[in-house]
Amino acid sequence: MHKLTRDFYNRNTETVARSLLGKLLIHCVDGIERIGKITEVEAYLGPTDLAAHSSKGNTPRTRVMFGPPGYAYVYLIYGMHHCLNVVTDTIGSGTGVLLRALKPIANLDGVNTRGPGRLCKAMGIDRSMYGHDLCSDDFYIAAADAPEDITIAASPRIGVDYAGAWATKPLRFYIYGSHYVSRLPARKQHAVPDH
DNA sequence: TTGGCGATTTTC
DNA sequence: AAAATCGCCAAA
Repeated sequence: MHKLTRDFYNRNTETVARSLLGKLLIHCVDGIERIGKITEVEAYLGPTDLAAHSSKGNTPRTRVMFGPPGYAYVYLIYGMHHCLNVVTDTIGSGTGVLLRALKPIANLDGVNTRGPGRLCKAMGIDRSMYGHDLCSDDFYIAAADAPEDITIAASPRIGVDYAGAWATKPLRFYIYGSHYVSRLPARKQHAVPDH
């Protein structure tokens, strides 16, 4: 297992989003190491992306999105669920990748890890992790020792219908054919090549 | 100070 | 189909 370094996150957001698929999210809580393989993500492209929280500007809530890459942007949604994002690209870009689903690998037996809210609940992530460094020792992402060959599929992002033209852009990426995806597309599941 | 509103999940 | 539930933010 090889921990991802800051350089990994300091790249184009879509590239990071695709690259995150198949990687391992690891969180040590009370000495227990929970591990899940990332199977579904969404890219949020900064202030011009009307679906991104950073389109509301640099506020106390979105502050970390405008900081350096490789940090956790965690927020509370609908008053009850937490969502985890990874900050990407250069400082000030306001970009990030939402982690939406995992395949349980370790200490997640019988836990539902599909959906951004369930993912956080399963991994023990809440607002106390806001701004946490993902290049740290207790909370990080790593490449698997023997990564599987995967095919990446794309679709519009979930729950952003209000975002006008941005709502339909194919910025949701997931492992084609994986059972561990929060929602399967209604009709066509279109595979796209990774770049 | 107030009111509307979610990058969701669960339940009816 | 609709509730649950609360921090954030713009407007007053």
